[in-house]
Amino acid sequence: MSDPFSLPEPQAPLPQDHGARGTHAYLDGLNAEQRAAVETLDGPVLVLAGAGTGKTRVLTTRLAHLVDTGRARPWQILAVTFTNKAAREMRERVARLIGGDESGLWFGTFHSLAARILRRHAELVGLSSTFTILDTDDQIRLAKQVIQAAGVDEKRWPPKVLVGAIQRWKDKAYQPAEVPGVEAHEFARGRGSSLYAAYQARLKELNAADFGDLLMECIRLFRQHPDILADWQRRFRYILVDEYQDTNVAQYLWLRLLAQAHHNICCVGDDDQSIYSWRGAEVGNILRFETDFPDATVVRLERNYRSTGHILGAAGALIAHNEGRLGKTLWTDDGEGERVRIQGCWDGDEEARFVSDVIEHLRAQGLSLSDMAVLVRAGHQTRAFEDRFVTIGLPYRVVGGLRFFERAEVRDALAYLRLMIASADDLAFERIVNVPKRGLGDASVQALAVAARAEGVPLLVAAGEPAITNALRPKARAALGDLARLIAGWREALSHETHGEVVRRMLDESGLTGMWQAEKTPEAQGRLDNLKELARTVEEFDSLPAFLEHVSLVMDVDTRAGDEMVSLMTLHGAKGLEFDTVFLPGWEEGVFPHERALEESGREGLEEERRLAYVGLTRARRRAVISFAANRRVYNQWLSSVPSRFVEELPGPHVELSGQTGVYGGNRQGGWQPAGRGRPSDHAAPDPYAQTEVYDRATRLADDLSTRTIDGSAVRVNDRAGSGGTAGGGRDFAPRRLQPTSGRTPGQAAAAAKAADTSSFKIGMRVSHAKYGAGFIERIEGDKLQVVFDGVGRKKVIDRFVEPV
DNA sequence: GCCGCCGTCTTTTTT
DNA sequence: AGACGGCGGC
Repeated sequence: MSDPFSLPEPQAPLPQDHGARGTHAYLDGLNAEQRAAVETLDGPVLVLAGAGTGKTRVLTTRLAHLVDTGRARPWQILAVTFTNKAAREMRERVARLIGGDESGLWFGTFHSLAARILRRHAELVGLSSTFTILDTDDQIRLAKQVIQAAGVDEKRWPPKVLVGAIQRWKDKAYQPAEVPGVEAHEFARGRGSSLYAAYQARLKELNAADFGDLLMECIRLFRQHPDILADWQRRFRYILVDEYQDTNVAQYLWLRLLAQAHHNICCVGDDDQSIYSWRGAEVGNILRFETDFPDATVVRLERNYRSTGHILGAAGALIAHNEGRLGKTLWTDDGEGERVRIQGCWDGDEEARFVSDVIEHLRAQGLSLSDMAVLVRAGHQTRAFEDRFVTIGLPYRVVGGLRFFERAEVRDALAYLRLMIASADDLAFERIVNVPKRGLGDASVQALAVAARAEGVPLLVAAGEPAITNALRPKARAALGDLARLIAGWREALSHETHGEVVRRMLDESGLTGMWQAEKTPEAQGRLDNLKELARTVEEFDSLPAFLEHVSLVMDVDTRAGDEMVSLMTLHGAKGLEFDTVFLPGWEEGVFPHERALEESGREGLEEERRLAYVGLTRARRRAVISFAANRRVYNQWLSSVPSRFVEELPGPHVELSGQTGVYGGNRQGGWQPAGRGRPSDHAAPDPYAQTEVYDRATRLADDLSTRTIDGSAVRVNDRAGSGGTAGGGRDFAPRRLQPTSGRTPGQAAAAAKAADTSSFKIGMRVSHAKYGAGFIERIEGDKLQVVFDGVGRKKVIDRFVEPV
């Protein structure tokens, strides 16, 4: 079917209800509430979908139902999600339900859908349809120029901060003139809005849009051109929105404009899972839905199909501490399951050891590593676990973090590609003008910019015109000329070579490949691999522009799950996922809830942290293990810490302190008392080494470990300070010693013994590791090797996990 | 123009 | 501790 955009007369005949021919088999198995959410097709619907209540199923079934009953053709439905991943998954599920007719669906993220609309009317907002979408680096570069041009001190008012402010304003759909005085004052003493205006003007000159623009400019377009808005309103008869609690003001306005005429909007969300206020999300959007649409149908999904009773009980009690909720109580028909386990540890290392011990124990019972996840508050917390997992050879993967298209080498290559497509992309030019080094420093580039501006041409064009660069030094002129000729050559080649070939040639002829080959750092090989991977990826697209659009809007690369690995990620990154077993380490005041969240947003901040805890717990299907450490090294120094208040908010009947004998590391407690018994008193000086003897002894004493529960009468007292670590009956805790000399697990001891026998490793020897590939041994300490792996860098591994090559 | 040293700032992150 | 950015010397 050709693009039906201009097609639909509002009352165009629609196929009659296909459902009549069948029984809507896809409705079978839905519970009453789910069914209501699916079958209430007309008018505004708010689905309050608690975690694990079948939200995705409702959304996809509803979509299928709309099509199947003939209410709308696929292209008359707009379905919005937050992430590309969610969009992809849902599209696939819908495809299965309606049998391949889904291709016309407008299914995507707010940004990709807005970009699609905006490209059709770009001229009306001062852009051409080929506008580029800037990445963060570009934004900062641009902000810097604007700040400099305005004579503002960039020390006091860093470009990054301006970008942040502009982003916040765009999240609220403020045009430069609309920024409230107070907020404009936040940056450079009231120059905020004029800098914002200058930034916008520059974007238009560059024919570029940043992420915020995609929505904001779309809104501006709709407001200034009611006829165009009306076309789109007529076109999208039904609108579905996922994760509504995460929408910001701009997204809210965008939706409202589109839904205004027919009110056929169905929003699905969970106010208890709103965890993105720091990037502009307004929980108010969901709380206000019924006011916005007085005739709205509200459906609550509270029956949980994911987790056990104990997990839901613990999570529900926790979130009940928040105020201003719409209020939901999750329940399940399934059993109570295991209690949520809570483990206190002496320090971060011990916590990592504890988690890995439990993982190995579960694995030994036949559970799959891919059903386990460690969810942390902040990205850097994954490190302790990575170190530990590497040491014991446990396969893991870190989800999130720097993504492929954000790596410097990839962005450099992309900048070259952008220049091949659009000479006017000055930001791309500035990025690569001296990458690799061509002797073109700041001075030359500034001079070029002056000349280019005088001529009114883009930098790349100026670089290629000797007449324009005549004020520059001959060396710089030559270098600029060469660069311009190279790019022109590749652009020309696009007409008779495949774009894959051109990209490969570009990587060589630009010197990018050579630059990384010449570098001898351990990471260089990895960067070269990334460039190869980039070239390969390009070939999957029809054209270079299509590829670049994809890169801008769909930054994620398929991370194939399913491998036998533990997942390591932030709580934010875990939203929407689920695992049999979830580890939630770092439940300490200051870490979680995070100190900054409390400082910056007070009570609101605390509640959002609590929602984050709720999200974490509700990721677990069968088993949740919370842990905290009494001592943690923060930046440079050791700090003793207090268990998170969230620990105390978990109700006794649903939790369990420590686990069974042995494998769970026992009852070692580093400063903790049961819920409701108040905070522990001050800790001893947190110098783990000073305490080693005490812990050795405590470890021995703790051999006999028992299970205790908070709701029982057991009172756990920690007071290493008071009685040398054996108070409370001599077996209540035993922070394990820190250096693994005598405290090795049997496995480690065996490995060490084996290493002693076969210690055939030598410094400089080449070895290979299952996860890291090949590398050179740099140092040997007992059974630990320090290896520089190609493309991965320096890692410590246990020798039995590598093999000589 | 380049390179190395030193001071600063370290939540979360999608698009 | 570690990464990044700015400044100053070559």
